[in-house]
Amino acid sequence: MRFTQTAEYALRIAACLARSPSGAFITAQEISDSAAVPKHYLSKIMRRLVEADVLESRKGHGGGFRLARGPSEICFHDVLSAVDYKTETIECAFGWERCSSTEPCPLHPFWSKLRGDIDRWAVENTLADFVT
Amino acid sequence: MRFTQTAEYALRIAACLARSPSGAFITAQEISDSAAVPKHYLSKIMRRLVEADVLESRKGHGGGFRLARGPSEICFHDVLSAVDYKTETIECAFGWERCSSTEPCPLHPFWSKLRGDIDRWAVENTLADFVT
DNA sequence: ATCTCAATGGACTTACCTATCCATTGTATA
DNA sequence: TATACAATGGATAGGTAAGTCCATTGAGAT
Repeated sequence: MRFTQTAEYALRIAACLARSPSGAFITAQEISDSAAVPKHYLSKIMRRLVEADVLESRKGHGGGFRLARGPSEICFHDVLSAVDYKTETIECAFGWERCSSTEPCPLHPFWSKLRGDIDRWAVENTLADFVT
Repeated sequence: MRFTQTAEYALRIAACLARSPSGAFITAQEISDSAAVPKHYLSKIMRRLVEADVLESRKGHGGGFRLARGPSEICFHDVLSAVDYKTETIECAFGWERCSSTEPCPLHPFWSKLRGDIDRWAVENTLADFVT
């Protein structure tokens, strides 16, 4: 059970920007350095975060990236779903076509419990929690 | 956040065997059919589960696989750690060399909380829970 | 003994995630 | 307008997980 490398990077990036001066644009180079994300791969992740409206970017001199909203408005789930769509897809862990709470596979109750814990964690924590 | 495909297969396999008649040997073919795991890949997973003492095997006519212990003696963590050693390694999600509760990275408290939830889930649930 | 069944395990292929490179586009400053 | 700076995005390579194939080994049945 783990995050993809990309998802982990995305959380690092979000943490870095949440801890940067509010409103300031931070360059990809700076983020790469402080979050220990490979520079050229970082640009791929930034694109997805921008497209998901988690970050906004500005090109050219003085440009860079910053949070698209206030840190308390961005939860971990927003960040993770921007890069790892698989947090969204609900598929049966047992491989069943039809699997629901009324017609559950053997793994269903365990799986639901765990997903609930993880989803709750991702929704309840926001980037504002990094600042304190 | 997700299991590897292999880890998911391993849980399916464990569930199938836990629900089979106690002590009976089940062939790889039967497990492959009922757990929807590709047959030739399944053999790889079975090996690891046998080596980890989660299952035991018997070759030849009438052979197959069965649980190595009573289902209540095997928790999900036993199954998962047999195939996905990464549930064991504790590495900093922020990429720090030194990261601990006394010298925590920005992600540390969030990460610890989530890992705690997951570990508790994996340890508290056993294969006996499939039978009921 | 021989035959058949079934796990074992090595070699190999495929697919996808991760990472790199670089030419292009856009923006601020002088 | 020219220049330097920085994101954009396509093309490509590397690496690990996933999946396949098959010859070998071991065990029961006749």
